[in-house]
Amino acid sequence: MRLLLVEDDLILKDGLERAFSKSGYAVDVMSDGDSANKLLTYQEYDVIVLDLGLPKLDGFEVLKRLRARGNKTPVLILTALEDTRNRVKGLDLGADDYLTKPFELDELEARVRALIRRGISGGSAKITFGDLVFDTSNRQCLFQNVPLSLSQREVALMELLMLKATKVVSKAKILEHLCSWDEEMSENAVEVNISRLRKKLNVFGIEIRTIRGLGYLLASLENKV
Amino acid sequence: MRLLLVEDDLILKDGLERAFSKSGYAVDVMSDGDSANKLLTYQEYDVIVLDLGLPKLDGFEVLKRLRARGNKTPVLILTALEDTRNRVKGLDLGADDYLTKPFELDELEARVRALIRRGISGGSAKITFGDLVFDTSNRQCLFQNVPLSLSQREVALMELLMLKATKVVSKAKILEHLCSWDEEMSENAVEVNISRLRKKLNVFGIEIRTIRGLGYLLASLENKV
DNA sequence: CGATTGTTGTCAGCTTGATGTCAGCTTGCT
DNA sequence: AGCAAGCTGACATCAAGCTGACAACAATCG
Repeated sequence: MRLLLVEDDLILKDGLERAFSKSGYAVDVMSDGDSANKLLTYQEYDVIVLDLGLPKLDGFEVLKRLRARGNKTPVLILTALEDTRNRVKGLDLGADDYLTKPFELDELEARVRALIRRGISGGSAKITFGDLVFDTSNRQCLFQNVPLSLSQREVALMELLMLKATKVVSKAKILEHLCSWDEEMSENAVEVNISRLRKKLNVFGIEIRTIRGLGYLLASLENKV
Repeated sequence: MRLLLVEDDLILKDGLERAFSKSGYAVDVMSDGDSANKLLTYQEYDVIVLDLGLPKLDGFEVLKRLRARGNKTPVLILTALEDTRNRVKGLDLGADDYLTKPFELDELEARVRALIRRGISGGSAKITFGDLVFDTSNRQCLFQNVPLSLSQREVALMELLMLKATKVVSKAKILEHLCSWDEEMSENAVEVNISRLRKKLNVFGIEIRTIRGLGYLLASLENKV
């Protein structure tokens, strides 16, 4: 699997390159938008991991040009910007998934894997859990193909729970996933959000189980643990 | 489905060829007007995607000669020229639809699909959504065959919403679709236009649903989410 | 040419929905 | 029982979105 990493931060760049190489990807690295853009006019990849804040030509522009050329290679964008605007703009321009910094390596790898699966199968990037499907490309959660009406926060929570399905997710981790650097949130806020999500999911027989002192995990009602 | 792509830009050509092949079309590619013209004298296609700026013989001429021979194959023209002049000229010469570069692959594919449907049914290029029909050749929107009286802006909005039917269309994307290079528009203007269009559509039981923070999507009232 | 009509962007004030905080309650562990 | 962890209804706040009113402009008609 051939992966292009476009990232200007030296440390992140090295770390990711090493990690992906270790996982068996053939990794090429570019550290500015212009070179990446040029490279992409003649070199094919299975997946592209693209930082948005880049020197010379920003990530948006690289993505825009790639798609204008009709290139469908799955692209995951990395962004330091938390707000929805950039996320939406990126997905509009044809990104298939995104991840907000700081993120965890595990998570990035899982999503890259999902994108590659998607590339082969032709569908969009999805995480599934029983009858639940989380479509990362439009950030929608479906139950038996019916879209659930969830708020942004609830979607973010679902995403995390499904990504780690059947594993315990701590409140601290949830806080980290929902808040960026500047925002602050109490643990109680997590409880409240869990409560709200739980209410919506119970209707469909999906349970968010509480592991006292540790966190939460996703389970379906039949599936007793 | 057999598709002829006439395009001289190397990158775009490759990208489109790959994309259409992937979608199951039998794609032939010509990169100049003269060869395309000759090929078309003996080879039949279901649909032709034709760039206007071509070496040797421009797209207008290829189209003109094709129609002069009495060939009715649906033709979608691609043009880099923003102004209406060429679009109109193309449609006058017998093109069935057009797309201005840069365009999105999704959009091109949707329109090609529409053209093919039209080719089979013998009508003109249409996008349908339930009882709604959008006729791209005269830019009219019909509900159960009754034309809706919509302003230009509303038509443009309908076109976009129907093209992406049941998918969320962001305000940013709408802005981009409604405004050309020089114009500027506020997000509120989009809201106002949505509001006006919504009012007209509600009468027919068609709903423009708001997805808070993300955008809008077209749905019919029965189709609960 | 002036009047009428229709289109469309802007604005302001309002409505709606999302989301954090809090308080008081429930649960489960020892 | 007693305590800490967790739950949840109620409320407050804020941002997103809606829409009536208006103004600027263009097209049409007498």
